[in-house]
Amino acid sequence: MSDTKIKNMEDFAVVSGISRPTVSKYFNDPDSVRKSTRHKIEVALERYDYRPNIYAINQNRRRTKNIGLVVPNLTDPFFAAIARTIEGLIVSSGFNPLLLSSHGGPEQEIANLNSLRAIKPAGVLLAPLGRVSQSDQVHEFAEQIPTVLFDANLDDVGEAFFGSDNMHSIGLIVEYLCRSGEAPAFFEMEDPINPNAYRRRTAYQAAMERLSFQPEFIRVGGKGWDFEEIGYREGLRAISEDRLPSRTVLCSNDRLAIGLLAAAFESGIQVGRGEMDTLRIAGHDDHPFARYTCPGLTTISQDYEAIGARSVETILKLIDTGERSESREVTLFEGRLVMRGSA
Amino acid sequence: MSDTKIKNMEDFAVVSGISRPTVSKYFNDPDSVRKSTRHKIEVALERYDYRPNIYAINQNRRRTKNIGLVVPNLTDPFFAAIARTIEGLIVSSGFNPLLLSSHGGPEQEIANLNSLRAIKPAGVLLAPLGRVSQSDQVHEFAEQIPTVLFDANLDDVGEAFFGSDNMHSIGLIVEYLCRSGEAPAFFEMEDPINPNAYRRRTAYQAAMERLSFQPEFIRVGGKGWDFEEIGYREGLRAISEDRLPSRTVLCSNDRLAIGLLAAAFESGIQVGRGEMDTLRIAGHDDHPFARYTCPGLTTISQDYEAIGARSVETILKLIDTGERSESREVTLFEGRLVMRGSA
DNA sequence: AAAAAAACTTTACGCGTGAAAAGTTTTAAT
DNA sequence: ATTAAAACTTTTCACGCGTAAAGTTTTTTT
Repeated sequence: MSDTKIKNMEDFAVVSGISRPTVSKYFNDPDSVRKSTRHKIEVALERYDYRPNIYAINQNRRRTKNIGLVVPNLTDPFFAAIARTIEGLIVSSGFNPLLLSSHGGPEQEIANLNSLRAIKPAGVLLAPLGRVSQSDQVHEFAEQIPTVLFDANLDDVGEAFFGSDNMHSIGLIVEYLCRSGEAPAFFEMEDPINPNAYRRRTAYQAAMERLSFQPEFIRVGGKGWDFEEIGYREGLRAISEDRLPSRTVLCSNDRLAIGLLAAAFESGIQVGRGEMDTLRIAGHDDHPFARYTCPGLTTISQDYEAIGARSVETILKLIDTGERSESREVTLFEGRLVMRGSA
Repeated sequence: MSDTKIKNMEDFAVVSGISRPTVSKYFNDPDSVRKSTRHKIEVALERYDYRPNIYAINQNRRRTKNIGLVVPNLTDPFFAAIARTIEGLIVSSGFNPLLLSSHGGPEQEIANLNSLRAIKPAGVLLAPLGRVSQSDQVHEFAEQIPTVLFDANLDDVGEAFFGSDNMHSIGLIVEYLCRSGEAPAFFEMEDPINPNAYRRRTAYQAAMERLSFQPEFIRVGGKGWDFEEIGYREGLRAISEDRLPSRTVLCSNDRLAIGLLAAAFESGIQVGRGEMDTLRIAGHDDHPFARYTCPGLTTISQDYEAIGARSVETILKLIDTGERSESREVTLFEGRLVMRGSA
């Protein structure tokens, strides 16, 4: 590493013996210059520590190389895992991911979109909060910047949506539970935040009716995103008040199920599908911790690799063509039944 | 909102009836202009949708308003929670947090630091991977950009370090376990990645000797960051091979303990401190999920609010004064014993 | 070897802001 | 009312790059 200070691209062009515009071309696409030129630049790069100034680049570029990635809550390992997958895909496409978490709050969600606006991203992948999202503002954002939704849908917002086929997956697990024992009751929040929760409610009802069972709901109170706590607290109460209509319970999501499992354990109820067990509990999502509950949680694994891949693919296409999609694509991926000890 | 298109600060200055440099001053510090001027600008801001171009701003500013925040692994809810706390503190200080996860990989850690370098942050808060960190490169980074370490220390890297007092907290829980039953064996990875793991090992040994007990180690193999999996797999093995030297086990961290709990459950071992229970398991960190294990995990809660607050405070002071600290400050915060059902 | 195409160089301008200097107006202090 | 200080305006330059046009060299094709 030489001592000569390289302040800018001009300086660097001098020491590499190439004109600055050509150096600029190289940094935008190394394959766009002659092999011998590329070599000269790369030799210089090893001797001198130079990298183009991001701010100067983006000020002049028509489109930046940034892609925003907004998830509702990074504290939830499920979203942390999805985010990580998507980040990887964005990087390997030569773009720069910017990860933001809405921390469960609609104001933060809008604040995140505003931060992104300032960064002028090429596109945005957004998993919205859902029902509490300030839909009109999100919609306005998506009008300005190419946006693809995933995980939770908002009507008519963004160019496309990719998520899970709740109708299919809930059908799958309801059928399994009925087949392998008793028909499940549905454990859910009275007033769910997530649109998926509503779809799952409907899907449960449909599946039960298809199988000629009477749908039974255990609807519990509680606000916010602390689902484990709600599942635990309300689970304890439901158990002590003997409000479980069935000895098989399907939870609207794994985090509720994790709380309910803890409540059952504390109440001395043995969970599982064995002879000695008195309660079966199932969830939905295949949360990263679902395999370490006691017993392991029977659940539905969402195909978030596919959801992530298609989301990234779609936003890249939008960025590449520069067009908006003529029709809003909605694709739902099927989940997979994961059988563990709990049901 | 008027239709006049405001392209830049010049345009905006015109419609607000103020000169551009004064407008610039306003955006850098609204209190630095006369009240009447501020009012004029704010009236214009409501009529016209203008916000300064971030790239143009940062190109000219000596120091940007960005603070980098790098954590080893966002998939770990523990770090997700710390990150969220710190993010909030940064925002309320008028800075812009940039959250990056190293995903458990030293290459990614360096890549993150390089991305940050390009962004020219005012300062960086770094929770390094630890033993696998490419220490010299991290050191070089910290020489260039004000950096404060937290959670895991690297010798002589950065201006300060804030973390947990493992000696104290392990002493606390070892004493509790001894007092309330049997002396614990220490369940840990043979080859831990995290420097805290080494400190906890030493702390355990010291505490046991102080209390005149013979330290007993259960050292298990396994690579990587999938601690629950390692705790589960190796726990199953240790149990089946009857390699538990004591009926009280202190795990090096909660994630190992969560895995071990699952292994115990699957092996039909009843965990807890009751008469009927045959194994006590304790952890360290107070992982967000520790209260929902079955039974709830007895553990040490790290004071990460204090760690976060002091880290932010320190980096802000460094940024503000523009100086480097004369001596590297190392402050360890004491944890708190959290008693739950498992031990 | 000649012609055509590709790659490169030179020159010049633009992007939207920060910042400094010098002059002017407003506000606060005496 | 006078004076000083603070706040503002105007002017000018700087930042580090993208981009376009026109001319030159190198490589490829015929």
